[in-house]
Amino acid sequence: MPELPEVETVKETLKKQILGRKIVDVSINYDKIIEYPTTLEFKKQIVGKTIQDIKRRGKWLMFDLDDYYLLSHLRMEGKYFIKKATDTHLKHEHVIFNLDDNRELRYLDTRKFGKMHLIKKTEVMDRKPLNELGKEPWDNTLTASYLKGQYHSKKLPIKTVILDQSIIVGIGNIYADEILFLSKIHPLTRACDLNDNDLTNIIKYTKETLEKAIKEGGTTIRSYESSEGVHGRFQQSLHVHNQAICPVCNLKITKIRVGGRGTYYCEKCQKMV
DNA sequence: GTGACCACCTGGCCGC
DNA sequence: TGCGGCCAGGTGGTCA
Repeated sequence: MPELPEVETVKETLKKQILGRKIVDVSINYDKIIEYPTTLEFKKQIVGKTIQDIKRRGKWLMFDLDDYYLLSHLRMEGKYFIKKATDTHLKHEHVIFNLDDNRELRYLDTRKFGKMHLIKKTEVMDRKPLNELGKEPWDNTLTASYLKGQYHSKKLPIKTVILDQSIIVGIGNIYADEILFLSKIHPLTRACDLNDNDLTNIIKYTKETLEKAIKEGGTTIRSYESSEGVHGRFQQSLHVHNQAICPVCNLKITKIRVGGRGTYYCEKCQKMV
């Protein structure tokens, strides 16, 4: 499932291929992908726009389209492909952007969870979804004292809280397990019980884990691949998520459910506070 | 404000 | 082989 490193990989891949291209038409085969505005308005506004740049904010892709941003969240299984207009259409291609060079940017999403917003640049930072996002992992203001302030009232397990995108963006289920393993924190520890050292470690290993994952093209657990069909290599670096044996102590990895999410941890290496 | 739960979706996997 | 049921999980909405 795409998390921050996967979105970063998709962004960089797309930038190499479609910057400067104009959108001459768009086909929407599944209306519910378009969260805002209406499908009709979306089509009306996006046709004729040029892809000036592609950015990322958390897990959102931001297509810079002249005076608008197209925000795209891949959710569980969203993927982008660049195809020739004559190429066969695949099942689950829900949004197809026709470009001015006879190619198409196709959004494919098996489970239809992905969302798109088309928002004026002048409004994009003041409205959902971007105005609800927390700090990027590499933000200098992401400090232990910031996390302390955010976590002090959170009695939920850290595994649940670390996934909260309004505090730190970009961490999904896979990387949450990895970050907590490296930080030696039990996933059921209440967020409010973490000390300064724990918070410092969370920040440190969030950066390290995501940086390494970006370098390796993301993680392919089940269904994620980049727009060029390239599978990420980071799954080879996973310590606990979906693993059987702890790489540190060789004990069996435990799997539990925390907040409804499959959670992997080592009972020996990750102690409750 | 907080926390628990559910819906959205489809395909893979497992047991029968 | 075919069928039914469970599971995967990011996010938003609802309710207590």
